[in-house]
Amino acid sequence: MRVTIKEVATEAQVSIATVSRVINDKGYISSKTRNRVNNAMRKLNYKPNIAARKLHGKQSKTIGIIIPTLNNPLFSELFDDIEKHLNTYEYQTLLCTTNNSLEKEKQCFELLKSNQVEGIITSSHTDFLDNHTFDGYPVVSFDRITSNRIPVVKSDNLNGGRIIAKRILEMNKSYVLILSGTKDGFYKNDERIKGMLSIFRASDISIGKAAISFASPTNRKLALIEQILSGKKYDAICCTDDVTALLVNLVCTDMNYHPLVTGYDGSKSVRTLFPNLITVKQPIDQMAKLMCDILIKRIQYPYFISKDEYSFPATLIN
Amino acid sequence: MRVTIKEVATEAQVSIATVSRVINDKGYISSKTRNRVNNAMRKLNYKPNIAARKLHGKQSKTIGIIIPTLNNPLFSELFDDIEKHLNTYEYQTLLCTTNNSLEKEKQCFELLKSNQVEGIITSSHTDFLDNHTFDGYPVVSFDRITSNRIPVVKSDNLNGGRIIAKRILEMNKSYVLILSGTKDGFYKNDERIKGMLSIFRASDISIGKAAISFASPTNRKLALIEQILSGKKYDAICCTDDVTALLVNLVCTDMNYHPLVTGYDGSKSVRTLFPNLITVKQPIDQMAKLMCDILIKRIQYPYFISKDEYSFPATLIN
DNA sequence: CTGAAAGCGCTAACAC
DNA sequence: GTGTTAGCGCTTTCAG
Repeated sequence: MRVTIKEVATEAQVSIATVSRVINDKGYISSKTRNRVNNAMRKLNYKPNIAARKLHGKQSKTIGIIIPTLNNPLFSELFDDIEKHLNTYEYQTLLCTTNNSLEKEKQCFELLKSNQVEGIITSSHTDFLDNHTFDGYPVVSFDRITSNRIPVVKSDNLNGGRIIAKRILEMNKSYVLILSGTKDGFYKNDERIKGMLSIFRASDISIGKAAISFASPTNRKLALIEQILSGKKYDAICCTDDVTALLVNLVCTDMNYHPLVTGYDGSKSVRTLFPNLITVKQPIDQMAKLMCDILIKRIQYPYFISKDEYSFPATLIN
Repeated sequence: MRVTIKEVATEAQVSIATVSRVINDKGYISSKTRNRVNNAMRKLNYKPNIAARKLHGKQSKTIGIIIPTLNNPLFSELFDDIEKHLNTYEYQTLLCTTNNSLEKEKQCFELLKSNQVEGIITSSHTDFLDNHTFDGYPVVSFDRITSNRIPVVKSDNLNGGRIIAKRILEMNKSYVLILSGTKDGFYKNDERIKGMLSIFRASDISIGKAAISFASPTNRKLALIEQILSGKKYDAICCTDDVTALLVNLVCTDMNYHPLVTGYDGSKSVRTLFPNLITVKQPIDQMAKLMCDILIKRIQYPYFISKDEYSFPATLIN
């Protein structure tokens, strides 16, 4: 068995309450005892049992993270940034992936609650989060619309769409396909698409639309894309995310068909590995930081009222 | 507060012990009471408090995962596969990233222990894991050498290196650079390099060697690579991992310099996004599955003795 | 400033 | 078959 607070107390010749106090830096303790306890902890290599701490319902010092998948650089970077930032608050992280299934998402939520997280950062729908399910947990959402007063940290998708569309016009394209990386028409994609349309409609470009399902395995996606592109009639294809854009590029190369393909998200690894991709960058690191800050603030000051929405600028790459 | 076992007991008109029994499916219970309890749980939407369960030291039903970074498709896929597979055992996962720092790795280990994980899957060094630190926890390691009887699941790096080298010879290259993606010369890279050398040395090819540090930020890596390649004297560059190979390709393109560049790892996303990359594939999914199976077996049967090493074949891509 | 003791939600003897 | 009860390791009143 691991060393417990009791043994530390014995070693330091104090009560467990005192040990607890120095661990949590609460209440007044003479610096003598504090030192004695610290030495004992070091000597015995004591590590608090987080489960026991969680049992009190407070101070679990862990935040739950819900993301669709790590196999998308947007989300793996997001997670990375979130984790790094939470660590500076001495919070740890419990990760759940949903693969965009509503079912799994509910399970994630339950799992996180079962694990007594103090708050949740979600980049999934959360639409279903009625006040019952969500039980007063502090929650912040990444880039998704949510109903009931869950703050959303997003970037300006409407403008992002406009930026891309303008870029397309600059390049004198005349038949563009808007390809959504998700069939279910999430808010964020809608906004991006709305932005694109607002520009395209004011020009004399013709527009096609299509969507592929986010959760499909890659092979399936490639097949779908090939089918969609089989007519080869577009001279530009605007995707609502980078991964879709990269897959489209693959298929096009195979077909020896070379339209202009644009992406969206602009994660670091996509930008370095595909430096020529025209895309829109969301400031992932800043968004991650803000989400953490809001959440921690909300946890520490339960009456802290956040804004409903925080929006970051979206910037054109290439 | 969330609903507890007590309230379920009251609702079902039984004792908490009975409720606990039906939750854990232990001991004999009449099917009547079982039903009553199940109904009560459903009605109240009861979810067990995992922290409380962990407090008993057993059945935390969580496994700790230590990986260097998620910003490498090898590891994000590995994690994904591990998580999926552990879920089938009804285990959850606690993820720690080390960015290959030994310091952070030790912290991860402590963190996981603090969280009462039942076992650990690590893809980091683990060399430092003396029997003290590691405290009898079941541990299995991904592709790294470990000292003391921690089973290692790896793929045949020696042969992988040979395969790549043979491929290079087939293409009549005559001056190759072996570029290690890590400066510290981990075992696995050594083996890969050893394999390459065993083939190259038997031919009349000239060989250069270089290494860049795994933990560097991408920009730094690019700069290092540029420096290494500034002589432009190689007609083939064999990297010990795919990410390094991709970065090399980027730099080469910039320099308008076109040697053959090979990678190693062959994760799914690299294979789909860079279908022409010559690389060696490790069967990540199978390795993940095996690691989970070994670990769970070891947890369930403490006297289960695993082999010291499980090796999977490495296969050439392209 | 420090200690005693109650209790967090749950499991596991041990009774009946 | 089911209930009683003693903890698991820790935090937190409440006394002193």
